[in-house]
Amino acid sequence: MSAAFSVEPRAPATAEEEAYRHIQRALRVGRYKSGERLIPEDIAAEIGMSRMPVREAFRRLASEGLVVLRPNRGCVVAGLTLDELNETFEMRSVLEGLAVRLAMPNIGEDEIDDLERLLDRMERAGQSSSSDWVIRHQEFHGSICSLSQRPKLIHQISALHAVVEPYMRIWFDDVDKPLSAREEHATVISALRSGDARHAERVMQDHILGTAPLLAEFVTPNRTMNTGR
Amino acid sequence: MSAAFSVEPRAPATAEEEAYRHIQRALRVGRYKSGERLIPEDIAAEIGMSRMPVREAFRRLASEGLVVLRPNRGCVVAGLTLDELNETFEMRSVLEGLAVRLAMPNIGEDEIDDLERLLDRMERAGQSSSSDWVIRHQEFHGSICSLSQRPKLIHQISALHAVVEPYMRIWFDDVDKPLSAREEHATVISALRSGDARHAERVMQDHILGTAPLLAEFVTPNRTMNTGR
DNA sequence: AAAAGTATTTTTGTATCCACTTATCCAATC
DNA sequence: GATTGGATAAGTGGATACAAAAATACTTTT
Repeated sequence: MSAAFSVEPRAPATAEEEAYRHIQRALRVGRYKSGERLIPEDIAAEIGMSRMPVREAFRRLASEGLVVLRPNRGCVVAGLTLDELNETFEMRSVLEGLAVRLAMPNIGEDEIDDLERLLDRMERAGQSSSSDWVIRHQEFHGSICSLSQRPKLIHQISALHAVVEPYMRIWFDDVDKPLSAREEHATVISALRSGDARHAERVMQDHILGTAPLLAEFVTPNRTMNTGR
Repeated sequence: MSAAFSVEPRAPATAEEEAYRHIQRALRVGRYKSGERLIPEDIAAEIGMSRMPVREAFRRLASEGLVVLRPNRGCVVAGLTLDELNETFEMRSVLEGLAVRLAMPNIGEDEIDDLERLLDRMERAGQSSSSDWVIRHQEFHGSICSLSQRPKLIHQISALHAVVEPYMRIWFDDVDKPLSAREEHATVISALRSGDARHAERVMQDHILGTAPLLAEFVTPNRTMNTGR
């Protein structure tokens, strides 16, 4: 498999970086639940550092929308209202659509093969845990995005994905149907095969917008605890 | 004029917030130039606080792409390579296109009138300083975006705008032609008048993508000092 | 017994301090 | 004269200390 898409597994250069990754991972596997308060001192003790780098990590996570920070009131894990969930998918749809369109010139047989392998891997992961499935799912989407060769775009999309990941996990746990998911993503691949960039863009947009309603039921209706409490 | 679009002028609740705004404003008016190193101690002294809140403000600015932070090497004002400039406009084009599409249902005669007033204001500001023009220009675009009623989308677009503002300022200073700019934006307004959301989306996309080449000459070619030095 | 006010504890925000990394400058060497 | 090496200065990252704010528990009052 070509190493087009890889997340750098470098060791953290600073404590802040370590704290950032630690919390990010914890959020990813669902260790912290939406609305939960994150106490800097506890996390610092967990990793073996002082509160300070953790605070700074909070800031970064906050501007990515993963946590909410209010003055003198600490840090809580962000939750999405229904409106915010939809908004996130709207943004992802146009950004990933763009990514697909720009990626098209860089997509050949090899890349399609890679994606099909990722699709298999995603399905296999779905057998074991929803957490694994979601991670593979992100890998699939991320792999397409990375073919666009647009670092900022890739980063932005991945940040948006991270925000909705918890809900995808819950959804996957609840309805456990990798079936429809596989077909959906196969559609995307065949759109890539067509070679028509605008067509593929539209298919990706539709695919993403189609996902939002599925998660709607797992989100707090509206105007509640989106900022924590 | 309807107060659909307003930047909250609240007093900063924390020192970090104050530092953030201070630096953001300084970047906006071009007080710090691209590639320049920001020394936390100096800025802290300027505002009358310690380095710590300034450091935290750096993190926020970094994740918005306004500065670059490297371990043990401090904070430098971000500059864009040509690729990054184009990428930023690509992202803005689809996001602002989305904003326009979603805003359409909320646009009536009153809103159009407001926008025309803003267009006038923008032109008048163009007479005095490029800095004022750029700010009014952002106000115009921001006003349209805010009609979409999508907070996260609005914030994201405004962050992308902030990154290219310095180059728009330089461009405006160099070629000083509010003429073409006015026509361009009038086109956007008439697209809004059409009531066709998809059409308006496309017009906005084209308007934004058309801007990128104008700024290309003011950007460091490629692969140079995008991270500082 | 409920409500309001008060005291206590917890937690946050900021300043200061120390260790370590990076940059600068100067001299010695080729 | 240019280059390398090393001393010195400057700056960064992180920990601790302290003050202010918020949350909590506890009275007191009605």
